[in-house]
Formats: sequence, structure tokens, C-alpha cells
Amino acid sequence: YNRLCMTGNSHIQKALEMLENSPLKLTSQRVSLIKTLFKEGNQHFSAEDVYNKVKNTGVRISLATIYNCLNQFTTHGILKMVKASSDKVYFDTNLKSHHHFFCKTSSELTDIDAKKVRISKLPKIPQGKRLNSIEVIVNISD
Amino acid sequence: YNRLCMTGNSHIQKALEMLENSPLKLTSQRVSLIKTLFKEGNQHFSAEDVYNKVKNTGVRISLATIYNCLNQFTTHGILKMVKASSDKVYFDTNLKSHHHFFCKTSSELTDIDAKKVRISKLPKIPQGKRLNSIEVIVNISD
DNA sequence: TACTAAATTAGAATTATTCTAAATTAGAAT
DNA sequence: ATTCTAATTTAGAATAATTCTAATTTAGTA
Repeated sequence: YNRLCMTGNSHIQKALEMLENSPLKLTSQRVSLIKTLFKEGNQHFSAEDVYNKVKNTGVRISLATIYNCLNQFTTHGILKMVKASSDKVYFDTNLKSHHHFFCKTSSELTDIDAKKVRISKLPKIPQGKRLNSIEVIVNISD
Repeated sequence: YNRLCMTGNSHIQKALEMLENSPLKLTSQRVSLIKTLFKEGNQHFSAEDVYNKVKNTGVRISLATIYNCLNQFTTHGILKMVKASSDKVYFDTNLKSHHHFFCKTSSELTDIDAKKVRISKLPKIPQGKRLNSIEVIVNISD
């Protein structure tokens, strides 16, 4: 994957690797997007955030493409989607199982490592359904 | 509170009592709303759901008022707001501390009694912040 | 090099929600 | 009872996030 990324940033390389292993085509927009998204480790972005961040790198990608790509990345496991108590959807570059603090005052979302939370009791999953994931949101404020 | 409700429904009575104890004025719209919301025990409604449900009782309340009231009820502890992995906000008549199943397939939200979940480990709350609540969403699908 | 399905794009459309400003009303004061 | 005032309701406009549309471009294959 060095042909796409020679920065040596392992987050970027891993994400690019996932992109190549997905059925998604390797377009310049998708590569630029991944480079900006994964440059700074685990972060949470709204679509608008991503749009502006990419624009600042000089590359221009339409907002529609940002939405398309973020959604596709999510369905192909390159990103996670987080809906906290806000009106926006956030995309999360942390793919490991984890939870979130959501601060009502600042509308800020912060990661909680899965190891820092233990759920020692859970109800039965309803008839015919299967467990997908457990999200814990710890709501805080100033 | 019998002067407002003679149905003997304790959910309705309790909610009306909370309304009277709040600084909100006792308007006919708010009383009708509470009567429809709390008629059937613990439920989850979107604003649109409420709008239609109220319309079916013959009473007419504008959508703007529905939104106003649902939000005011929430800030005064008469309702809870739930944001699950959906694009709508849901209002929850179950005021006891509890959690939720969210079924991706049907977009349905179901209560989980707080006693059925135990969280035996939590991270430290960040500097200067205080804990508001912990929401557990158990995502399931068909 | 040409081909085809996938991707990108600008801008329109959609959806949930909030805002605005005018008319109405609850509940207190007279 | 009547008057008064601030709160409430309302229709419709406005907003904000997201998705859709249909035309153009491109990646990757033949």
C-alpha cells in the first residue's frame, strides 16, 4: 500500500488497506478522504467537519461525495457511525469496540476504551433477533 | 387531579400532577397531549406519531405545539427523550431509569428495565464534568 | 484503446425540527 | 365578573442535515 501512502502513518495505511480489500473503487477522492480522516488517530467528525478539513488540504470534494463515501466506508467497516444526543451523525475512526462520553455542554464526543466499561448483566435478546452491538453513552455536563 | 382526569388511569394522573407542579400553564392542548401519551403505559413516540395519535382522538393540535410541548415536558421531567440510531427523536413515557433495545431492521425501540442491566465498571468522569446519565442501547436485528 | 459500471458532482428535494409574528388564552390582579 | 399580561398556540416560513437526481467523469477491465 505504499504506492498510495508514503507517510508511514499506520492508521492511514490500515484504512487504505481496508479500502483496497473492499469492493469500492480506489478513487482519488476516497484516498484523499482517508488520508485526512486517519491522519490524527481516533477522532469524531461530522460530514461538514470532514468537508472543511479536506478543503483545507487543498483538495476539493463535493459534499455529496463526502456523504456518499462516509456512508460507504461505514457499511464496509472502514468507519463507525455514532449517534449521540445531538442532531448530527458523527463518524468515528476508532474501529475497536468502545464507548463514548457525550458532554451536553460542549456537544463533544470522547472515546471510552471498551476495557474501562464492564457490563456484567444483560437482558435476553428478543425472540428471533440477534445481538449486533452494545453502545454505552455516558452523558456528562459541566 | 380528578378535575382533569376521571379515567382512573394512574399514568395519566401522575403525569398531570407533574404538569400542575411545573411552571407550565395548564392548557387544553397540554392536557389532551398527556392524556393520549400516557393512556397506554410506557411507549415511544416520535413527534409525528403523537400528532397523528392526537388527531385520531378528534382533538386538533398543531405540529408546532406538539414539538413545543414535547420539548417542554422533557425539560420538566414529564417525558424522556431518546436518540437511537435513527434520524428521529423519540419521546419516552417511561420515566424510570431504563435502557433500550433498538432493532435496526424494524427501527423499533423497546424498553429494558434498569434491573436487567448491570454496569460493574465505569471510567472516571473527566475533570470538572459531572455524570448525568448512562444510556445503554442494545442494537439488534433480524 | 475502448468499454462499462461505478463514482462524482451541482443543485434540487426531502425530512425533521425550529423560528416568526400574529392571534388566543390562562391565571393573576383589580 | 372584568381586565390585564405574559405565556401559549398556530400557520407557515426558515433552517439544517442528509439524500436524491441526472448528467458528466473515471477506474479498472477487456
